[in-house]
Amino acid sequence: MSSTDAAEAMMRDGMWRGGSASGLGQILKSRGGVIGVWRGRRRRYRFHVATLKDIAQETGLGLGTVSRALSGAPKVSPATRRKVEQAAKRLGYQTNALARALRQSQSKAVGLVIPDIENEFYTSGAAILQDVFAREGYRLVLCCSNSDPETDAELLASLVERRVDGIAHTPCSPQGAQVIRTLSPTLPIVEYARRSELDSVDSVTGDEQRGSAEIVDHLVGLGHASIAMITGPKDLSTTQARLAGFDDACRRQRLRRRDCPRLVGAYDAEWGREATLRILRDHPGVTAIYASSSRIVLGVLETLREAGVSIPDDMSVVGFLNPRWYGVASPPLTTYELPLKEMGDIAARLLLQRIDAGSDQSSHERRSVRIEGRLVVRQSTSRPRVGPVPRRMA
Amino acid sequence: MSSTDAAEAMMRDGMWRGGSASGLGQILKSRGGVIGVWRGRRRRYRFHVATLKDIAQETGLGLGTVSRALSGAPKVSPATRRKVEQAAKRLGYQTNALARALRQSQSKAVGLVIPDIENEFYTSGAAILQDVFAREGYRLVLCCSNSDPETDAELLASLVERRVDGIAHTPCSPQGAQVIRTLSPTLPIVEYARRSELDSVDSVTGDEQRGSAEIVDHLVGLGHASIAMITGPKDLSTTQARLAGFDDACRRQRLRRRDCPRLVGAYDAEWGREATLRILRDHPGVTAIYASSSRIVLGVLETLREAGVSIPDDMSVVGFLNPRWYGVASPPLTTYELPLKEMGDIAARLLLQRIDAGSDQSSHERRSVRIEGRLVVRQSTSRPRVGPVPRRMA
DNA sequence: ATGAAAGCGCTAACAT
DNA sequence: ATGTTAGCGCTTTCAT
Repeated sequence: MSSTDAAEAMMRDGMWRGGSASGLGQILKSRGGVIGVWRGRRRRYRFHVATLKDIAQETGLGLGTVSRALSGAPKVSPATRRKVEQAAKRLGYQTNALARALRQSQSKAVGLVIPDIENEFYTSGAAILQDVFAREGYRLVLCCSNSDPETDAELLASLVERRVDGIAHTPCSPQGAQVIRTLSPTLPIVEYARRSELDSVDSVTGDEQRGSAEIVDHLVGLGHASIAMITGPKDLSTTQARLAGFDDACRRQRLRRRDCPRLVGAYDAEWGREATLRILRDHPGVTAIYASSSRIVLGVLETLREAGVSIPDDMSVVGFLNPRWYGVASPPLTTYELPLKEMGDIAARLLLQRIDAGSDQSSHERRSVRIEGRLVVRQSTSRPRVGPVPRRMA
Repeated sequence: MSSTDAAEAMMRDGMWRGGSASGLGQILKSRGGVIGVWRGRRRRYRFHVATLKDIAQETGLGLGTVSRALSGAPKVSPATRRKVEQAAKRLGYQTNALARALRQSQSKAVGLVIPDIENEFYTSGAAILQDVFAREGYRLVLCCSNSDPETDAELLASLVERRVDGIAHTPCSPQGAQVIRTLSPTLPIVEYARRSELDSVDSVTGDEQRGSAEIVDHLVGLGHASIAMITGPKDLSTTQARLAGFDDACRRQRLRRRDCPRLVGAYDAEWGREATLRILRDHPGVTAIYASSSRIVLGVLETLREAGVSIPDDMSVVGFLNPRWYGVASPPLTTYELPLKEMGDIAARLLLQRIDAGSDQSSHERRSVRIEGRLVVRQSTSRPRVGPVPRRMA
């Protein structure tokens, strides 16, 4: 049975099969008749959605008056306003946000593109962004690029096509939102967590360089002299900052370069596993692992457990960020925590300011906010064991 | 400096201060002149965004032809098509999805409303939904209700206003999407993870009743006779299913009702903490805790740790779902795992089918899919300790 | 194969 | 205070 046939059958029978009887009855009554109508020549059956025109006819008022009454404009008599509101409710009127956005050239929507929807780094920020924007009357369109630059570009483009009023973006390549900057040089953009090469966008990042350094200092303070760092793609700003902090601190602490291997790969658990295996195999002298992402740390912990390496006795482990489960991990993890909520909040405000400023982008330069975190010391780090480390490979 | 002033300054100077010089230059060249224009009387400065009309003028073709060429319609000569495509690229044309949606009465967007953006139960599903829909040309608008029915209703309404083609919903009250069903009786809706009272929507849920039962059976098999269950709001379908499964299994296993307290509260870590304290205080005989949410389980683990109760020696703990960190928790957690990816995939397909079916909703009845999970046994459960349990309250 | 024109639902002049 | 009208940018007849 095709769509058209079904619709025709419905019209004939004058009833709706399998629908929600109560809701339907209500609307039927409100319109005082059959609500199914044929729309033009498309022969496409649709329930009639009430429009301003319907309200205008129903109340005998003009289109403009109805529009003003509903949008709370000043010059409407109280009586008229009430009449319009009642009619609107009776007809089940819902603003068509598409038409409004088209007309007003602003959609009251902002886009958010993040690389990983299952990572608290981004979801924490997303949660706050949504809160802030909701309060200002904006809707958040959340998209996930899965760390794929191509998907990232597509998502950004589709947001531009949907005419969002601004974009919060966690770039997954150094180019960032370059693709859309060409098309839309003034669209407000703020980068959250990571920065791209784009110089026409604001950004909010953690002080990851300092975080890395604090981690190294902490470990050296405990007596470690051979620390391995596992991190993600080299071209990301976060990775670079973390590596820089690590290198600086190692140099400052006079650790030998080859005692402190850096394993550059991806921000996921699989790379954490792989890198840990390599450390155990190729760098037997390493006594501490700094896993610079909560996803990497999962792989590290799993692999050390499988290899029978005990933490922190045989190997100290430090994570990054501070998802709540770190506190109940085996053992609870030492880490560098960033105030994600605050970062999200700032990002939202920066973006809102740009949006409110309209096209007056020239009045302020790029703003880059860097937020400090703090070292959280738990049980996954301790003095290195003296003497040979017993290891049993899986 | 107001927006208008800045715009005027820009017009005078003929330059853009602080913008991306390269991108701008490109567009400037492509338009053969200044791209900033005054739009009507609004006195609102905007960069001109290329429209079909611009392409029509540029190519000397008609509006309709340009539209057809760009949308890959059949009756366009290859030469024309090429000409149009080149002009489009030159002008940096981007479809206005708002206008298209308004005209076509379909937005190629679907909404997703979940109660908690930091819970893998929903983000896993969201990730899959996005993938499936992206493949079909739909954009996902993700919203988070923070488990607040009022916010939930607002978000749903705003999605209707934005004229999404369908909605995937995890209700946070028994009413579910009732609010919008009244206004829009045929809008395709699928419920993910939880079900509401609405009988006009499809749903995909886990077999939570069975999960609860398997957990109880597992614990009884180990020798436990006093099991506490901590769960969320009573009126949610998931809670009810989990409670029913728990009760059934307890009865079947001939456990005494009062040995198996059920603590009904919220699906968050704070309730997990509070409930655990109550169990330790009010139910000293309990030897196993079933925490029916991964957020609750965090509070349970934290509190037991603080109270010096060792797992599983003093207390067995069972979680729900299977986030990856369960495997590296202290100790690794026994749990009932659901195939979230599969559930999300099915939800997406159900919704797509409804959308494709158009208004032909009468042809199929409500479809409720329930997916089985599996018990994953790890180290957090063991035989109960015989004799008195040593406990030290924090 | 292409052009002209109507109109999706709304807002914002402008006229009354 | 209210009515009328002209579009926002697009698709889709209908005519050529």
